[in-house]
Amino acid sequence: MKQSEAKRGRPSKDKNSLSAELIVSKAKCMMAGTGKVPSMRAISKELNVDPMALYYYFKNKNILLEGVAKSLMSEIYVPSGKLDWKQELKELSKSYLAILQKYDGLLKTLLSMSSNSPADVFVSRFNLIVNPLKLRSDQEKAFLDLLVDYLHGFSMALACDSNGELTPDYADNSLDFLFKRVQV
Amino acid sequence: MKQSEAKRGRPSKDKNSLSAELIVSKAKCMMAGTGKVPSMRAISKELNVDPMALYYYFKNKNILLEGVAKSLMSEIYVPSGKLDWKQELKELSKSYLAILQKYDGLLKTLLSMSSNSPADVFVSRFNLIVNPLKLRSDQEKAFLDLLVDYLHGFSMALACDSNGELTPDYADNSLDFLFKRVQV
DNA sequence: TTACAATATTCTACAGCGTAGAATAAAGTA
DNA sequence: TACTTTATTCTACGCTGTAGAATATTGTAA
Repeated sequence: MKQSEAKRGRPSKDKNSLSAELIVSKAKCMMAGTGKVPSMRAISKELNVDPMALYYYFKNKNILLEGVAKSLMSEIYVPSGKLDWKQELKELSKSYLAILQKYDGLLKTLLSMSSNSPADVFVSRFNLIVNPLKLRSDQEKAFLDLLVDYLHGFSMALACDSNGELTPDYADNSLDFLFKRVQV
Repeated sequence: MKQSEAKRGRPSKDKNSLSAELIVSKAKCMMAGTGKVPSMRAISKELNVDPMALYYYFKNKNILLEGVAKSLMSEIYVPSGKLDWKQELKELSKSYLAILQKYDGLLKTLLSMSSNSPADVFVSRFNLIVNPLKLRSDQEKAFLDLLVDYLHGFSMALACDSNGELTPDYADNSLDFLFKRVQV
């Protein structure tokens, strides 16, 4: 019943056929619920396709996950320009945290990716918000690193908290503590 | 050649026999080089023992890794009490970072553990150092969380940096930035 | 139209993983 | 001496990522 009921070879033309986008979107959707990275077999099953079909579109699983990571960029907060810099930065941080929580398993992928990652998008938005503060560039860098790595660490804590006691709002205190002290 | 050359059943009494400590120490030693968590099979092979032998001492792999984590506590910096609090805290942070780098794969285990983890040790040493500052307790908490999660995030970045460009010293700027701003 | 190449898929298989469950043999105890 | 406990090995299962080959359809050049 499992095999030899699907035809081998190139499928006859079909508008609703497989594609990199479809695979990525299915993988995203599967992660969104659990936060866990699904297996190639699990993804392929959801798509009613042989596991190896995915490898036509992605060299390996890691590349597929990078595809997922790239497609998350649009979910990151866009500064409105109307709020106080602290509020803007908090929105940005919280939205980044929400993404990291939703797709927890992607953090390593994110950090290992060469470019175009959500992390990069976060950085450029950070610069936009923080630019008016006229910080010395080395201080801006230190601030950014502190914030980004804090958020990554916090999201790991979120992911590892099995009791479900921790929520993204727990970051508020530390973020306030930090933001209050940035300017001299 | 592989199997059926080792005797089954309880081994004849031997001083150099297996033990939880021996397993943990071998696992630690294997991690120290690569930072990666070895497989149960790999550990057992190094110990010239059947993989399932490990399960006599540890319910599962996770418990074994918790054992490794617990045994790392002694490697964490003990405040000398002679240095400036900023220097003490930096020593503590750097030593914690060094451990996290050495045993990168343990971060998840650490965060998931219920207690007695190196994280706890870090916290109590932190309190010791920071107590004289007489911070409001909510601020102390915010500071601690910020620092710990930053260090966790930074250590992930270290672990994911395949180019080897990143070193623990990169944390200095952000740590200085933070420490300088703690007091009001 | 007829080959042939390119494309897109399935199938088979492998080596690795954690580990459940049973078999086994030595040590300790009654 | 018989029985129980302890410490080990063996076998096996279901999972993982994925290499390599077979296969069938589509697109293209003769």
